[in-house]
Amino acid sequence: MSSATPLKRRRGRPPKDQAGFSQTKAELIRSGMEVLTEKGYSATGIDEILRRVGVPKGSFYHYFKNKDAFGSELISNYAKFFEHKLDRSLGNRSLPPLKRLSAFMQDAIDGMARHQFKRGCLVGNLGQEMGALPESFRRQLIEVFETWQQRLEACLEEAKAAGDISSDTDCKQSAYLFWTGWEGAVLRAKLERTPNALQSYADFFINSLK
Amino acid sequence: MSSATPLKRRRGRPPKDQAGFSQTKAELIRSGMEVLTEKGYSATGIDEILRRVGVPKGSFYHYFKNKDAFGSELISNYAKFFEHKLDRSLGNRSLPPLKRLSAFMQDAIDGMARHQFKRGCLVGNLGQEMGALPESFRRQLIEVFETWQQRLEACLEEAKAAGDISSDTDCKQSAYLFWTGWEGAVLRAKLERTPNALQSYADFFINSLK
DNA sequence: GATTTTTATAGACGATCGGTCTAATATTTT
DNA sequence: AAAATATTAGACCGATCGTCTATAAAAATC
Repeated sequence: MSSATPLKRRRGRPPKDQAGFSQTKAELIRSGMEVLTEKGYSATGIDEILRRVGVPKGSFYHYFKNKDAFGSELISNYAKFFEHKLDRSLGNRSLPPLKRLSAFMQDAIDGMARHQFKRGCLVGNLGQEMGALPESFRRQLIEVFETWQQRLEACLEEAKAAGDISSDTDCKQSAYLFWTGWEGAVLRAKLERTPNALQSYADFFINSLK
Repeated sequence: MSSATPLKRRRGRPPKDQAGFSQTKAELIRSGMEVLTEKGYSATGIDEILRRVGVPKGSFYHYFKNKDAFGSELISNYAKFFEHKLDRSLGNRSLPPLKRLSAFMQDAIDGMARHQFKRGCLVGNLGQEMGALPESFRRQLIEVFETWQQRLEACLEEAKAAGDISSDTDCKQSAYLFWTGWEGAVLRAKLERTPNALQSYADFFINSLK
């Protein structure tokens, strides 16, 4: 909970110490991420995002052209964050490939648990909402999936090379399937507010590789 | 497309032929189903649902207490519709169990294709939106999943009895996993506007049973 | 068959909220 | 000190939700 900061904001041009970095913008992005992963895009008003961090509307429209542009930045931000996470986990050479995947999933489960399974995946949320979203989001979201898929594909190739999974596994296809099903599991975990779907899917997928 | 019906509606008490059945109410539900499977709950306004079928607001609030009650009825309606569909397909004794499942999936793929993959699954859509929905929807949605799961579980048990799948398969667990992953595939098909995710998942799941 | 009751349509209305835009303010730059 | 720039402040407009009253037409009642 990072609610209502009653902090009085200084108006006017800020001191020139922090080059290019804006505290306020960062707060808006974090706040937006929290709300959107929980409620999605359409159901979330800008006011709510602002209220949480005590930022007035003017600031929002200073940093972002409009809600759509904000959403787009959130996706980029989320993608970058996740990419690093995947590089660290799935690319962690100190663990055998499949263990890395299991560790990633367990990590995600713990993460969702920390928020009582109320927050889902931004990409999944927006994907489902596509019908009501600006068309430009589509390519962006598809590309995020592709990036994730590549990371996993590489990891699975390592597993194959190590003989941990069948040599005739189509790693690309498996990686594609993984993320497809994973999003389903996240959705259901959110609905049921339990780790069950995630846990089951984790076991299932790992098993399907053998 | 069942857009703007300029049809002039008869006011007043309707003729007493149709016991309990209301044409208007049915139209509202169908219209709502179309829009909600495409855009979700929060992104959809009542006005849009009404405009599509040329029904004035007064009628809406005559048939439904409010938007939430309407949404709840939509879920029930969808659940009932789907239940019958599952009974027909998964319970079709003239086909071997696994073929029934494949047929069901192919049918769903065709269905989504007919709408250019713009419409998803109502349950999946609302599930993802839970964070912004009335809490009462949660139980309703969970129960729908359970119903679907039971239907599939029974079908898988038949497959097991027939020796089509391994005798140590946990059919309940498999059925749970199926729907979890399936929702993920529907989501992704909607995002990518192609049958690819559905097709891949169909093959994958069937294969995982053997 | 005239009156009352019931069922349904019609749409105006107010409150609220989301998104945009202009004004005000405080720093930097010149 | 003046001009330019970066940021905050919040007024404003339009849309949306849900209510409420008026109207209409059929059924029920007597």
